[in-house]
Amino acid sequence: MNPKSSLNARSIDVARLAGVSRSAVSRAFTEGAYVSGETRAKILKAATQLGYSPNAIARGLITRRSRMVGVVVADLSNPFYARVLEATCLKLQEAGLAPLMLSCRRSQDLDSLVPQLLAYQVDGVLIAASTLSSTLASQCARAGRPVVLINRYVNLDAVNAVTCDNVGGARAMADHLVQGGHKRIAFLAGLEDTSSSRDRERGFVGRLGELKVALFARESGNYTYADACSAVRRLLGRRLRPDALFCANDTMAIAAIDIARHEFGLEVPADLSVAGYDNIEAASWKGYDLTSVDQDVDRMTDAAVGLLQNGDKGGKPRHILVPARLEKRGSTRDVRAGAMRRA
Amino acid sequence: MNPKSSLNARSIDVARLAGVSRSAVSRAFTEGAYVSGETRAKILKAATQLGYSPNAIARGLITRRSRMVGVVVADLSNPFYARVLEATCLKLQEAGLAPLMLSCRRSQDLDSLVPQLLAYQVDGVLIAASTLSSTLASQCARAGRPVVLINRYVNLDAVNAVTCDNVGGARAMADHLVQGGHKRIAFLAGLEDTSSSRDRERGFVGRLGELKVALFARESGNYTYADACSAVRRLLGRRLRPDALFCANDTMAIAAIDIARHEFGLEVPADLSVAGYDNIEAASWKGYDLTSVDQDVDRMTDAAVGLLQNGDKGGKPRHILVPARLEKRGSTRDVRAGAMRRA
DNA sequence: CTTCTTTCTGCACACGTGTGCAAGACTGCA
DNA sequence: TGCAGTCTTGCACACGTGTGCAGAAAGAAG
Repeated sequence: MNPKSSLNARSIDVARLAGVSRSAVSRAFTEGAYVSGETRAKILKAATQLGYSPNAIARGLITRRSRMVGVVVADLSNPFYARVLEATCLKLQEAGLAPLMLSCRRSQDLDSLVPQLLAYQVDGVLIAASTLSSTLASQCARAGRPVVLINRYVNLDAVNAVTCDNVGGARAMADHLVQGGHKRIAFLAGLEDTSSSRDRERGFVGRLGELKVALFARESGNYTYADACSAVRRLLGRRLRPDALFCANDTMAIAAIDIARHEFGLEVPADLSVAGYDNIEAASWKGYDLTSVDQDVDRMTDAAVGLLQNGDKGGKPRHILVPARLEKRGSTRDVRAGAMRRA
Repeated sequence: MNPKSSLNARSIDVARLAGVSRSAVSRAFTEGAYVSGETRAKILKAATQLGYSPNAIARGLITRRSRMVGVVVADLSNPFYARVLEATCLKLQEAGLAPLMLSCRRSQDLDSLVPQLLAYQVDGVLIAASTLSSTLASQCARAGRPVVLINRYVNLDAVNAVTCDNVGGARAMADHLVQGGHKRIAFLAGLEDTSSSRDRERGFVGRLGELKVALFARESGNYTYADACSAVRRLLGRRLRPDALFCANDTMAIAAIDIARHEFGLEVPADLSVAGYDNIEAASWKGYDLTSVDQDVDRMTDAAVGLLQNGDKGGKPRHILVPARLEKRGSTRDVRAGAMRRA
């Protein structure tokens, strides 16, 4: 056996075996190029015989399109982001794009890590994590690489964004809780500097105002279980407790239920209704049966990949809003139960 | 402004601006190459001025090392794998390697997707999901790319593996449950064709045998919440119920607790002790307080990245076993409670 | 001054591929 | 046969970089 064949075969090897030129091999692997069916067959046969597949690195160098997409993600311990990442990668692969992943601990890291990503000549960047600085965005824009934010947005030119309709979802939740007959409604915010938490709070409090209900209390839990536990202890330690609590994500809502039950001996939802946001898998577990706002991850990631390819063709940056859906479960009293309790 | 400068700067641009040759620029960005401090300073200044960073694609083409690593992952809805992925990526990045991600739905997909990964000339492949076929392994080996499996192993040459000491962890759990005074101990298996589930079962049943305790019952839950629910219904629907249940992962253990409490009205651990494996975050939630076997994700991913770099230098394939640690919590009766109950 | 060593720099080639261009082969029509 | 059009193929260049090689410059030793 030729020693060369033990390593990766090159197009020249295939060409020699098939008795054609190297260009013919290249064209046989290119959609819509001029190759006769006969030579194409010869070439493909030789290629499989040698285990040849075109070197994507060299191809990327000459075409100036790497067919790789940078995917920036943080906090995979949040199941929602894990789901987003998985769906995103599957859709990129189906579109013939390879996800080059970048995991970052804090948003600060982003500015130092994204240049490293651009060095790999990615065709675009998908950010499913934190926000990004304006210098970074302009850097990507100058390099002609579209940027798409998922679940966050930022007021910058040349930055696309896909978010759930956080305002609408939170408004629906306000309706649901007020209809349930709750009088002392509290809100538990996520990370204060994220658009998602701010939009959810704005939609929730805004709709409460329209319904002539004042927000009873507010705390912040930084989207984490541990911080949410502390915040909920403060909320439930008051002399007059809230009777409903809307949390900016499900992880915090689950923390709230745990603290309410095990540290304050409360029944959910009889003594306290609890609701969350994201509709993660744990929300449907029988132990919590959590009312939540469902984010349509499929539509969001579809839109994100679409924007990426659109931006690749020079389209203008857009912000796509995906509708939210209220998933009512057993952790909140609904209309009838509320009426019964009042009776 | 030069139109060229609006796109990515090349080394030749930096060279011209600094008044040196292109080779000097290349050497200024290479560790340990002959460049005088003076010219290096000139070059770096010109580089920052143009926003230059070396094109990793072109560099990979000439050095024949892409500095990218394929990372194959499946089932990110399992928080354990999400944690593994996050830790792996962070460590690869620290080592100057870029993770090229490949998400696959079933193990069958792997054979068709990994060649696509090899086309990108990855320096190695990390598989944190399913197993891989022997043809695939030999394909990687022939291309000189080290392969490391995480949390699974397979008896093939040229395939490295890092696993938790599943046998040891399961044995410790057997000791714990027997010491707790349990008499009717059941096991809930994961996916039947995975080495992790088989090793955990082997270790658990083996140690029970040494302690002269027969396994009371066995079911399979495919590592998922839904399938575990069905399996646990069968287990608890018997006339004589188990008094302890060891599940091959935490997700199934959580399902078991939910079913026991909400469908059978049982108390955990008074009526039924439940334990899991993985020690995911939800295991520490107050609602479950689940006894589990902790897999040291840090050490496992450290070892995996180490093996990858070792294999890159031509070292022989190895199988590394990372010790497991029993994390006792409130979902299992311990020695004293067991003694009390017997009294 | 000569000779040797050390440090530095530029030339030129190589990596594996896509594609414009021109020339050849073939077909259909007059 | 002559001509125009369509299809097919090979040549040669380009993408942006790393690095062996040889030569230059500078200093040290004789």
